[in-house]
Parts: sequence; structure tokens; C-alpha cells
Amino acid sequence: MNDILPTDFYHQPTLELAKSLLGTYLVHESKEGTVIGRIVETEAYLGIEDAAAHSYLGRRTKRTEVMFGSAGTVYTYVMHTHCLFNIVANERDIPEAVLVRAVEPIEGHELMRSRRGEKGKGRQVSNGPGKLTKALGITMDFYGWDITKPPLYITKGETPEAIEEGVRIGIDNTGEARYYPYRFWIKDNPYVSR
DNA sequence: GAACGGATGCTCT
DNA sequence: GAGCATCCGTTCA
Repeated sequence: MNDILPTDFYHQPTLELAKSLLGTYLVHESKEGTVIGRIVETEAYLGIEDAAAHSYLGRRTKRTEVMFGSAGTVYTYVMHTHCLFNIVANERDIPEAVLVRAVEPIEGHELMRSRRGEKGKGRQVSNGPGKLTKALGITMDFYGWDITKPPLYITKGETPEAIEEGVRIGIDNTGEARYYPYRFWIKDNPYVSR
């Protein structure tokens, strides 16, 4: 796997990056084995001007600190009983990131399913933000990780045939921001969350 | 140190 | 499709 996407790849407008990430391969090498998931659904969070983003109005805390850092940094966040996986985009001091909402298993199906347990059969194994992190073995340990190096990195994948866009999910109480069309997914892919 | 609430998932109807 | 279970980081006292 020498097709690791370089840091430069992440230095682009967040909305562009969200679309560019569709179809790429998210790889995690662990002692249990290697798992690869093709990113099929993403959402963009535009920091300053986006009421749904943790970094809204430049809000800077321990939690959002990495969003202000360099592009290509991993931003993990614990939500309810789950862990969500984001990738910081754009330039330093511009707190924007892309949330990975769903992946399609490419390699390591057995390992993913065993991590998910009985609930993770079929497409249920990774068709959601909290599900994919568990399937891929991503935890808060990767907070601040540089996504361009092993054991957790992204490689060039298959360019999607068609991309669709729509409103984001799970942010019903954020005013106008809930209507922004910042969600992107690969058309007709069965692993898209909903 | 206590209270709060959320970028969800699962079960049941 | 709707309702509820479930925790930990952040925030405030």
C-alpha cells in the first residue's frame, strides 16, 4: 500500500475534501489484523460559521483543539457510548473537519464482525458513525493522530460513479445549520447509513 | 465534585 | 418510525 494520500491532499476547502474522501480506503493495521473500509459517506463541519460544529464561533477547548491544527489530523470524539471519527481539513487555525459516517468493508470482514458482535451482521457492521469506529478498532487513542502514517491511514481508492448530497443527520436542534447540504454519499451504496 | 446533554444505536411497534 | 438506553468530556459551582 504505497498509495497513502499525502498531507497536501487535506489542504483543500472542507466541502471539497468531504467529496474527495468518498471512495478512498481507510486502513487500520493492528496486532489483531488489518482492516480496510471504503469511505462511502461523509459530512462537513465548517467551524466558525456552522452552528452544528463543535468549533462554532471559533470555540476553542481541549476537545476542539485539534480542529485548529494542521489538516490531516484525526479528531475523535466520544458521543453517548460511541466514538466518532473525523479528519481535520483546511489550513491551520481554520477549525473545520470532515466526519466519516459510513464505510464499506473491503478487507478484514471477519475481524470487523467479531468486533461488532451479534449486532454487526451484514451491512449493519459499519453503516453508521459509531459502528464504523468500533468495526475498524478506532478509539480515543487516535485523538490527534497524523492520518498519513501507519497504523492508521487513508489510501487512494476507487473513484465513485456518482455522488449525492443532502442535509446532515442528528443535528435537529442547531437552528438554520440543520438545513445546510453538507452531507455527501456514494449513490446507491448499501452501506450508507440511511 | 456534580450536573448537563449530545455529529448515536438498538429495540420494539 | 419512534422512543429510550447509556456514558464521558465539558462546564460551572
